[in-house]
Amino acid sequence: MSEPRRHERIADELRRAIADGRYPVGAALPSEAELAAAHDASRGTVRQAVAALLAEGLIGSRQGARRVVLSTTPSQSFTELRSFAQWARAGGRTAGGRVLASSWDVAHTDEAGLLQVRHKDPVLRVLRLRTLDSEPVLLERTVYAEWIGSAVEALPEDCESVTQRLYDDTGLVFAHGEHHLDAVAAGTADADHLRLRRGSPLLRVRRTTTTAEGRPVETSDDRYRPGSVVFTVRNSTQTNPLARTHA
Amino acid sequence: MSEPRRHERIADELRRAIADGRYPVGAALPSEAELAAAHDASRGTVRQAVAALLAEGLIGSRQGARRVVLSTTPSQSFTELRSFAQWARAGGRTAGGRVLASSWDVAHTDEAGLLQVRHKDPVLRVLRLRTLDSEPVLLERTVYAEWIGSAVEALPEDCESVTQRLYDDTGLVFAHGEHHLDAVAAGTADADHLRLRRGSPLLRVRRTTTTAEGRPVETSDDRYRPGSVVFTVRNSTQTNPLARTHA
DNA sequence: GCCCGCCACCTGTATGGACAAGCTCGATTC
DNA sequence: GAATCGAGCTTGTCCATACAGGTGGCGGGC
Repeated sequence: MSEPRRHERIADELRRAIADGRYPVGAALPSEAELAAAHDASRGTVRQAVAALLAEGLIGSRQGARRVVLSTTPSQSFTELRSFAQWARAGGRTAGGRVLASSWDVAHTDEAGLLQVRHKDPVLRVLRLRTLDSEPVLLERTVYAEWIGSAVEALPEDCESVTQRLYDDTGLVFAHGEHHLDAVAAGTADADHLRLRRGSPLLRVRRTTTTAEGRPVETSDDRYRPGSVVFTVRNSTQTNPLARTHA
Repeated sequence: MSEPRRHERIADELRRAIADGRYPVGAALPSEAELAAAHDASRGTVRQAVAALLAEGLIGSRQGARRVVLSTTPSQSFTELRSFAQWARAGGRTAGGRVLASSWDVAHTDEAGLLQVRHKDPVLRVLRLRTLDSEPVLLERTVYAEWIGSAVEALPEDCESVTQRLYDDTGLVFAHGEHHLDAVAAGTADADHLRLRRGSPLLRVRRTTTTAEGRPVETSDDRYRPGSVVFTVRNSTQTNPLARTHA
């Protein structure tokens, strides 16, 4: 089961070596020439491989100096991030979920902009509670665009992985996402479903997900019960995916 | 004042075109061949340019299809993210800051790990309040490693940009960062300095910053007053800088 | 009118070569 | 002993080329 793509093979090999501790934090990686010789590849292919680790924030790179290991904790794939169920499974936990409410409505002004539809176009609103090992940790208020809404509505109420089911049923893949993170106080509904007091701090993640072609699929307001989940971002002068914006 | 590096010139040109609305969300970018001809560059150089926009999450790319614009809002440089003062200035606001407390202490177990020093090695603890247009928005509890601590201690109490001063004084550059985001309730001190009630929700960002060589400089617990600041991350199946982890 | 297959176009992967720019470290010098 | 210089190594940039693999649209066949 060898990888077909050479640069991915090299990248995987390096990722494994870093995770295994063969290159601890602060250690220097082999030079491009050495890696090229070891894998019988050209320098360009090796550069493509290390560029992937660079984007993940695992290593740092400066002209003239060997690449340095910055972190040994692996990062997640987008799929794992997008799918609550897949993420839970990867961590050895069991995810649950239940639809609390679901109804068609018209798009609000801001939602219309996020979903790239006209104001007052029909949208499907779904309120979903997610559990981790039977404990409620996340309340999702998701708004789906009309063209995918009917497929979402057809899903069973206790569907574990919406992502997976939508892919199986319609071939839809979530390819891109934009996430806005801040903190809010729990409202009455939040407190009720997440089993905490009104006014308790919640981590709010407002996100919009689109297909590979850039077509918006859903926009969601996710509220995480504190203490159960932490979001992590690695960045550097070379690649910076994180931005701080005025509210 | 033309850019020396070709691929950066091309990337900047595309970024501007996207920001200006010449390529709205959903629009297709010119093909690599067209861009190469327009800029009199090779295809490899063009690919290097679009790879940058891909990492920023501005565009999406699939084999066989033209690249598509996903977002038109520009992302920030790492420097702007790291420096509260520079970020505020870029947004047309004025940043203030005041050191509330500063003292040498011994490293706690977890801090020793983050700063890559021995347990009970000396560290400098600084409590700093940051303001935006004279309003308190952020309380920083920063721990500096011994080797940089003395330089930090020498800074004036109301130093606007610590990042800038440290660079001017010692040539130190913050090159990499790891950020963990979650929500917590305001403690007594938090509530006092940020002028809100105890128990109010705060966005907590625990971060560790290192030099270009990977040497940890500081680790910090930053608490943002809600409503003033939002963190944004863009990601995709191609590049995913964001990770969700168990607390 | 609808479906399907073909084909031009476009991006992904990989190679090989050349030069520029920056870092490290040892040797030389003061 | 400390500062300086330089050679060699390493990464950054750029080019030209070749082929594989996926997309999308056009046109022919049913």
